[in-house]
Amino acid sequence: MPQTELAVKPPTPRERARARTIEDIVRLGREHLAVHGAAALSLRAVARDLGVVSSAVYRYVENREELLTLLLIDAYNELGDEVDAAVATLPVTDFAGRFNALGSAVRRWALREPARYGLLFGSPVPGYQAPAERTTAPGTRVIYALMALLDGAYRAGRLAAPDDQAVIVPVLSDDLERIRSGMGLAVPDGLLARGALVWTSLFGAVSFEVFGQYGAGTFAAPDELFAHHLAVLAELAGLGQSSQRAGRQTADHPE
Amino acid sequence: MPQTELAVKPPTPRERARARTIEDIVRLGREHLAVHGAAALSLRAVARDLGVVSSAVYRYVENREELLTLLLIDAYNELGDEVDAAVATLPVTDFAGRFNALGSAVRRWALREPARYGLLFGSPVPGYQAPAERTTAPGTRVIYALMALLDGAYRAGRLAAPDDQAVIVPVLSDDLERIRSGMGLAVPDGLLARGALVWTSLFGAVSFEVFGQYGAGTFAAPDELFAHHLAVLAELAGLGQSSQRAGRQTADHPE
DNA sequence: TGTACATCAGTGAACGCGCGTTCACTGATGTAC
DNA sequence: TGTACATCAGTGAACGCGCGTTCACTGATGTAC
Repeated sequence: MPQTELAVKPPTPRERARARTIEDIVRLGREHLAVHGAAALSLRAVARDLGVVSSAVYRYVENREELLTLLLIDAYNELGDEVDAAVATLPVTDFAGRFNALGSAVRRWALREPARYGLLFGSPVPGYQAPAERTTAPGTRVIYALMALLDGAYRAGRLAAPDDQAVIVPVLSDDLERIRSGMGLAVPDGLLARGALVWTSLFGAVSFEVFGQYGAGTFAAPDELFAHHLAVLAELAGLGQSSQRAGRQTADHPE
Repeated sequence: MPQTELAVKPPTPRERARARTIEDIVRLGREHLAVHGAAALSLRAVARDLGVVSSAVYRYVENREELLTLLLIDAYNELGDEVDAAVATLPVTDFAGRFNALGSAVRRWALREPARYGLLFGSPVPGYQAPAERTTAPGTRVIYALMALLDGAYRAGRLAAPDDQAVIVPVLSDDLERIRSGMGLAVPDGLLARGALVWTSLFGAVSFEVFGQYGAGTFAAPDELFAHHLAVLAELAGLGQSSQRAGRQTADHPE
């Protein structure tokens, strides 16, 4: 009984202050991350920025690991929110448009937040293991969004399964079946496997750009390069321009 | 005159000892990197492993930055050597086979040397900027090998240029032209741009696997997943099985 | 409404650690005459 | 072949720094009667 009362009660001033302080810690951790990288993230530095003695932070965060976990979840959710928002600006049936929006949103966020992107998709932080039970849900939002998109297109009859049987051996098919039922999808093996490739390829292209793998000055027009890559990846997943886009219809030149 | 004599003379015992010590330092740095990650690489730790007082290392290496640079070059070259060796096991005209060997060699090295792979292709080490004049040559070996392969196939008339004109806008075309002439290639824009995508996609797939982005247990058969990805990427670059492989000829099902 | 007690935020000192880098030095190894 | 000098590898102490984490503590804020 008092339990339900407590659950209904609005937060006390103390509780609100506490929540705000935790928010501040995460925000300051974010900034620190952006400047010095994940490996150099330090509770003492956050405490300094917060204007408080170092030991005080331990009232809010168990240890350095937990702050990293909070920042990981925070970043995954911000990325997920922006991707979802970008996708939602287009009609449900504009699958190619939505795919383009998804990829562009990932890249835009990554370029704006390179250090946080690096925390999520770069080399693992040495000595830190993310707790799966807290990070899996936020960490899978992008691949869920991508697969939902492909699945929707497939169910709408807008995607033809590619002829990849030759390279989908039984053990791989088992993996794909497990994923398909786990995610509640309908797409056949070929499309699912290609979806995974499109996913990793998208992040591969973004990582190379964010991490500076293209030499300085190699690409003066990175936006246009990425647009090309996205278009080719859409085609790879079966979301070709010709079948999806309202605009100019380019003739096929088979061979 | 004495200069040429010096250049011809075999190394003195002191010079040999010095060279060996530097090799030892790089080797120990490599091991330290593998265990603790690039951000935690420490000259003091290397000195300890070397059995020498910390300041002694400064006789061989200017500072921590330079050791990182040595390790970067060392890793790029080991990767490049293994890729070249793997490619060279197959006949020059087996383009699809060579592509497969290249991709598999990258993945094999990355899985065997995850920390060094992370140094090359993961998040940048905070506060460290690689000196382009020393790292560019070793750092571009894989993309050179890949492009040489595609270029060879194209020159042999085994690759058809894709119909990507719609997404290759003039500024992108300018970039591609600069790259083409810089690398001495003949491949047209469409193939070159796709080659870049294949390159980033290959590393995207490898990075996700090495960095643990696939959740634990998602793929029980990662080898087969990667084989599928490589096959699809080969097709993307125009090196489709049907036109390249001696084996089974799968019929195309357009739409 | 007022008092006694519990809870909580934040302090300050401390522990023990590792780091990069400099510097004057001791010996051993090489070189020139 | 032998001696005087230069070069180099390695030492040990030191500087100044930052880190994570613990612990006993002081006050302020809340809660129960």
